[in-house]
Amino acid sequence: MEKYFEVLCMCPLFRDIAHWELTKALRCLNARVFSFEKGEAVMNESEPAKYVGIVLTGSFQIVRTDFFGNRSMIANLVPGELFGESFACAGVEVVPVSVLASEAAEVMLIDCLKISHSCSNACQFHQQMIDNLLQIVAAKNLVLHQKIEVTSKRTTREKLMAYLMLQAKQFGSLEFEIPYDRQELADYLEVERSGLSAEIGKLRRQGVIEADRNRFKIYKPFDV
Amino acid sequence: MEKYFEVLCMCPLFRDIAHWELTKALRCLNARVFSFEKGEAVMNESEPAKYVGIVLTGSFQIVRTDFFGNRSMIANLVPGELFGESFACAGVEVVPVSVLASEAAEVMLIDCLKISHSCSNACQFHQQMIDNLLQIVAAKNLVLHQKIEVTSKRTTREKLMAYLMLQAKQFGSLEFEIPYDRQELADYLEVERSGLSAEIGKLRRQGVIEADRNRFKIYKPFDV
DNA sequence: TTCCCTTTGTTGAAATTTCAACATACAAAA
DNA sequence: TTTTGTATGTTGAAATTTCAACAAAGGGAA
Repeated sequence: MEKYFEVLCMCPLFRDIAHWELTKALRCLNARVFSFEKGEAVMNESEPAKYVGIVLTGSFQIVRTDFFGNRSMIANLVPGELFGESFACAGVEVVPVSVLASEAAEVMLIDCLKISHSCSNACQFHQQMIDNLLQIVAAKNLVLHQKIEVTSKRTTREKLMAYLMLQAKQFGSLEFEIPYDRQELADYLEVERSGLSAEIGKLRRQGVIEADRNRFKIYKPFDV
Repeated sequence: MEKYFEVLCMCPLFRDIAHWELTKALRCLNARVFSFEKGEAVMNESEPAKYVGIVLTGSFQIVRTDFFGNRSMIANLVPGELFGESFACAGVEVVPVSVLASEAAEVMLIDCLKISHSCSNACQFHQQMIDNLLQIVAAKNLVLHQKIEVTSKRTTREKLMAYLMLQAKQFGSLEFEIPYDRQELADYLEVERSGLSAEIGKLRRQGVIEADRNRFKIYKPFDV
């Protein structure tokens, strides 16, 4: 378990929890580590919402697939990030999304009830973790607001530019990589892949952006 | 302040806080009540995110307006519901939305920092409120997921039916009222009002739904 | 290198949405 | 009752997206 300490120390769930207490905490929480191959699911739609997952290595994608098989990309998760916590904390019976490994990856799963319920050992860290969880869940809210901001645009071009500008802002640079391939980006923007490719081509020819696979560069930020 | 006790007791923020403690809590939190006319804003985009609002009477709408004036409807709030808490808890500087009174309405505003920071009087309820906040913010997450589920559909017809089915499910009846007029519903679904009206007309003629102003009735739940 | 498979780009037709403009219905005020 | 203003419905043309099908490019494995 020790080899994951570096990630766990950076994980916002354990913020302000002393290093020496972390080992005890993980045992108390009955934290367990699982490995996944690319494409495998940690959670599937309609499974009970009991666990909080912490990405240790690799990356995962939160995806929602509707009745007709249409896929919607919600978010990409990198080491240190959590998933499942909102559903567990809201007390819903089943999760409405799937969490898929986008490459070989590892997660730590914790029973969410163990976080909020103080254990018989009277561990001190529970309260701190609840405070942390509140911040994390609130931050997740912002991520969803952001997706809504992007997808509320009416054209593929506007959606794409809105997304790229946000990425540029977050990276602090007009040149950056995104965690999605074309199909995944289309699923995030809620548009057709072919239409997205066409639009990227047009923006490229117009000299607004440069795009090579998942690497983008914005030339004219305001030519939306 | 006493006249609002009934709403406040139902408000999830004060869940499991004794009735006798509520008065003390409100004073400790420096809670203040404000009134608004229809259309007035409690919060405006780009204002600091410090306050948690509790709807006391009337109703409010959470709205986001982009650079070009396109309006996006996020949610409708009725008495007992909160707003602003996610932004305050996530520690963002400014709120990314506006909160507008959709009729004459009253809110109670609380400085969010006062909730998490125990006061010098060593009030007992702070911890309970943080637990409550966590559940509330997590539930907000579900509301956003729901909006994403609806708006991720590709056609106006599918979006509308997805929304109506969700409403029917929440009401526990195929006949119900929605809190939006046509323009507001279009802003929620992220479609054009005229196209929405046209689609409602078509569904009506096809005998799938009945619609009179904001009153809907679904006849054939699965003819999407 | 060649082969194979996946990803990305392209294209044209069909379907859908947006946009602008106007008609109608409804409700409040005069 | 009439007037007035707002909400809703309708319509056709222009713009955009979807869909299906295929082409081109890239990356690994043999």
